[in-house]
Amino acid sequence: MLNPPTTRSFSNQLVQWFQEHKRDLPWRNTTNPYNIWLSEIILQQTRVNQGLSYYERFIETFPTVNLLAQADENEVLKLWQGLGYYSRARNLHATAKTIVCDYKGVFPSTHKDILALKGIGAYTAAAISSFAFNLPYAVVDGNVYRVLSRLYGIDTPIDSGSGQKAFANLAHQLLNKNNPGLHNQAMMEFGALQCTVGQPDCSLCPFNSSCVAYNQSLIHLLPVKKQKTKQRDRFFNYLCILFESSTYLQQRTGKDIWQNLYEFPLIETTKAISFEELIKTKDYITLFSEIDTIEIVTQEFTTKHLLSHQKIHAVFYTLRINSINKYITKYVKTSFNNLYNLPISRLTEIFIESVKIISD
DNA sequence: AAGACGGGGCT
DNA sequence: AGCCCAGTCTT
Repeated sequence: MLNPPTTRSFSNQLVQWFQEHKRDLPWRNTTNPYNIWLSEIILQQTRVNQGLSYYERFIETFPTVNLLAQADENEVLKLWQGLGYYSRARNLHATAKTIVCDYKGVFPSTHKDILALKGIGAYTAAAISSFAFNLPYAVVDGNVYRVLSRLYGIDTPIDSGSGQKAFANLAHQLLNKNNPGLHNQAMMEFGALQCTVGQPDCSLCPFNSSCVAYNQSLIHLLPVKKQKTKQRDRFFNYLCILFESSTYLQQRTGKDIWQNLYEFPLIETTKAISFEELIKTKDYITLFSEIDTIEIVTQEFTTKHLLSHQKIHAVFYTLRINSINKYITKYVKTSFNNLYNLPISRLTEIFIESVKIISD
């Protein structure tokens, strides 16, 4: 395998590459664990360019963990709106409260305590430990899998238990224990900028002479991943109900997508149906019982919304009613203006944007 | 070990 | 259409 001189020289070269090529990112100019934690949660499964403005807004709105802990969850989710994987925002808020209550507002400084926090797994615990406290824990994220699998020609699937163990061991072996934070950042930046997923320019790579994948033309075959994600079709029929100057919303609960976000009353069906079929469904009949007049205000709005595991076929009907009943009043009554203060999914946001265009 | 969980960018 | 992204949690 590897001998120590090789590993140290690798880290030195890597860090040198980093100093020459690194991007100037706001969370790199601090060792404040709160800022680093926030950036790491935002960047989970998220590209730097997509997360950057969210980081700026969160730090501006909640400069300290105390302020974040005091916030209403709706406010946190609203700020997170559009970023996806909303459990990150819910866990972020819950962990802020934990830090205030259990740690008196001081971010825990041991790897064990950090790892125990909600929303923090092996990767994020290593990142915070090394970046904020310079503890010797090697990060293993998508970048690291890619860099190491190519450099050493490892074809063990990265989404298998044995693969994760092997890459974690290798990453730890390579880690420069004297400066783990710098080493870890260099590793990830190298994966993000040089050893890229697509067409990396290996002629510029400082490690091309010793890279197994490059020398055996395996770059595009590594890393290996076993499972493929398959999509499921879902059919959402939304009812945007207008009564006087209000509309009605519900907060999603239960173990499904968009937990705790708001949306219009929803009738989910097992296949695509027309409006004529929708008004015959039990849910629709119940919802509008004892309502005299139901007027279709706009043409229906139809769109497909893609998530990693679901393809949502969505139809929005905008309806004006002339009276109210006990079923509709169970929903959250809101003005269209206040709607902008509630956290909503990207799908609902797209519909609202289309309404704005129509009414303009 | 396998699924679920978002949204956007790139090929 | 398929894959990936500074992953984590649940089953």
